[in-house]
Amino acid sequence: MNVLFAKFLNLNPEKQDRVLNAALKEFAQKGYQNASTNEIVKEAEISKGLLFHYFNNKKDLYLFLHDHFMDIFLEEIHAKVAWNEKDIFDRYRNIARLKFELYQKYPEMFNFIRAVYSEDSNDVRSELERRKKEILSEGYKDLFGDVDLSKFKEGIDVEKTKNIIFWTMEGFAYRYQDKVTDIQLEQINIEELLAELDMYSEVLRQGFYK
Amino acid sequence: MNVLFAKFLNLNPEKQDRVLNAALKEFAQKGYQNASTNEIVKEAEISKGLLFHYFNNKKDLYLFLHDHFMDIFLEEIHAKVAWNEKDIFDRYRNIARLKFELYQKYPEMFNFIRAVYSEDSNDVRSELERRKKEILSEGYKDLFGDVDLSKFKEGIDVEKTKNIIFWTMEGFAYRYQDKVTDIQLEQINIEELLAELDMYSEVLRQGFYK
DNA sequence: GGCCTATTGACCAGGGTAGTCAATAATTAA
DNA sequence: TTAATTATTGACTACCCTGGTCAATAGGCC
Repeated sequence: MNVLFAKFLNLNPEKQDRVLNAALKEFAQKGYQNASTNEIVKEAEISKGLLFHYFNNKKDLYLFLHDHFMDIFLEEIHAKVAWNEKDIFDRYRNIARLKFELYQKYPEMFNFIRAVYSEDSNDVRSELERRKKEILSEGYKDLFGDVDLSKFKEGIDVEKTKNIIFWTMEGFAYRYQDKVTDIQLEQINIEELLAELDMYSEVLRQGFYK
Repeated sequence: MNVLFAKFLNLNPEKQDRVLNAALKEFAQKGYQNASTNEIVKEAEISKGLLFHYFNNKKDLYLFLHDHFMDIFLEEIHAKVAWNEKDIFDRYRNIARLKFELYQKYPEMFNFIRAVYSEDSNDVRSELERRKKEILSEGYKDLFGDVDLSKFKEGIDVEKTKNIIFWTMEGFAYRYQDKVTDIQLEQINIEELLAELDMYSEVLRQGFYK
């Protein structure tokens, strides 16, 4: 158990998530410098003192969030992506399901991660630099490195086709982000979304597969 | 001539652009509330008083930026998009060139426009609401409404295919944003980018056209 | 009861805020 | 040339919000 943040990690999960989501949202929207701890405690419905009791200071809170959610993301990827499946669309389907599930629990998580990657505050940049390297090289690197290329049409530009598929998946996920949290019928909703994603995969398959 | 902002609009263009780019950047990055007029004047290298001499107050400056760049964007679209050209890829090519050119002159313009659409400050939201409606319904509406659908393969899901093309164009533009301003050989650079975009169009044509 | 931890929120010094205004510089008019 | 007008400066203000502290309280456990 991470002894540094043990006090926080021992909280009941509901309260933990309230704090995490509040902090995620504030940092994602405003970046490190402009994020306000006052806003975080208001949104999380805890007192000012308690936040600093858990996390010591703003910087430690920010870096904890970074590490915590990188861990969660990588763990999910390793656990739920079927690595024996070499079809690029099935691979993406796994990732999409995983992202939608995480998005339901932590709606600002991916916005936070994106914000981290363009964070330019001197207070945290060097510290982030150190941590990012390990993570990138470790887990996310070749999500698609071992994909079955023999399924593509002969003569096609495979790299560009992979980019087109990537942008389609990103575009789809981005456009339907809100739908995931809006409706409460969570599980059903995800399946519907994946069914629509499958239709996009089908269009792409017909265009680019043999 | 817009009499309200005549003092600003009569400035020499170089100084005007310095101010515009500084304001665009600050508002795009931080949103209306957290944007700092102090930062804007520092970046624009003008005095504090002068900014308020031109624009009266922060709110007026923000709304001026909105109107000004919406105007620029719509004018460019009407002037430089070849409306007689019904091929969707040629249509996108026109738009891409136009966006790259604008991006060179006002690097934060599209980030600003995107930020406007998710602005939630009460100080400006209602005012924005009024203005956005006109603009959307007027100009950008059917950029692709009259595109030649007969070129697509029989039996293909045209709506989804159009989305795939859209996401590819967006994804490409986003990935190569930085390249446009980095290098100084502007004109050549744009042509190179468009040539690469053409290669993506070619992949998509081969996949989705008859 | 006593002990320990969880939790509160008033409080602080410091810094940033939008906006002002008297003073100066530059330009134009006569 | 001078006078009038306009462009430009930046020190200044009153106010608000900041990250962080700490003495006080509440609650749970022995």
